[in-house]
Amino acid sequence: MDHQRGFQQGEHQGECKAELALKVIQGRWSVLILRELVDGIQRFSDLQRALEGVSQKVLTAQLRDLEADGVVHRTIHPEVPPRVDYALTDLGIELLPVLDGLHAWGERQADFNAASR
Amino acid sequence: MDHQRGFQQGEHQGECKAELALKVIQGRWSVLILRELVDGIQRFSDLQRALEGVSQKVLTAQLRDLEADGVVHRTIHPEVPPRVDYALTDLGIELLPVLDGLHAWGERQADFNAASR
DNA sequence: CTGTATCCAACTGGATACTG
DNA sequence: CAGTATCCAGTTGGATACAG
Repeated sequence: MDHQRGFQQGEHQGECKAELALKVIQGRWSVLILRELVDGIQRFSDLQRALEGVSQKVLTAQLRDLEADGVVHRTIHPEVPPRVDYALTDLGIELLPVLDGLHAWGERQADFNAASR
Repeated sequence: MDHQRGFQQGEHQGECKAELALKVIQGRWSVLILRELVDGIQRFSDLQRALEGVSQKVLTAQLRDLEADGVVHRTIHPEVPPRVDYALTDLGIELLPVLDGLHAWGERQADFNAASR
């Protein structure tokens, strides 16, 4: 085995940056939001339409969390009616390959699930 | 932007394998358990000692989940007193690079957190 | 249009005690 | 040693109504 770097580092004292990353994308809609934003800037209402089933309160909360984590940028246009749009930050863009990795592994895991029936 | 493959695929209809992968490693202790198992087979009591703060009930539950997800293998030795040990499956080993990716991104995210104070 | 404010049900994890 | 069984508190997300 040669995975001697990365999340296994240190004395296994509980502190692990992989967990930090997980906290960021743990939300029920976080990954889905990020996926929508890959296509570019989206307005609040665009996201709400794309993410069928999300309520205003929850969508707002998840976007605020992602913003606080530096993954998403929020722009308020001072107009009437108000317009707000969301975009990935550089940090958010750097997250995309990681999500690709999760996705790829998820496909293999799905195969396992299918096989174990 | 050239991230046109992976978790962004499809018509964004909500079904996403990255979320499936996340479900597997979402547990409070899942990543920590996996990290312990990188070093090789571990007994239940080894894990409980390494993961300071986990209760028997919760550790059992998380291990059962990881086993059901095909990430961990459980071996019962029919002895008295009982001995049970846990190891990564092939699928579990394939998860390690993904966790490395999360870890690496987590470090950059930590930098952001540090900078935004 | 883009939120906030309440209330609430479900789920997760923790404390503790007991068992084969 | 390696669990199970209860009970319980905190958090998350959803339904709904209201507001700038």
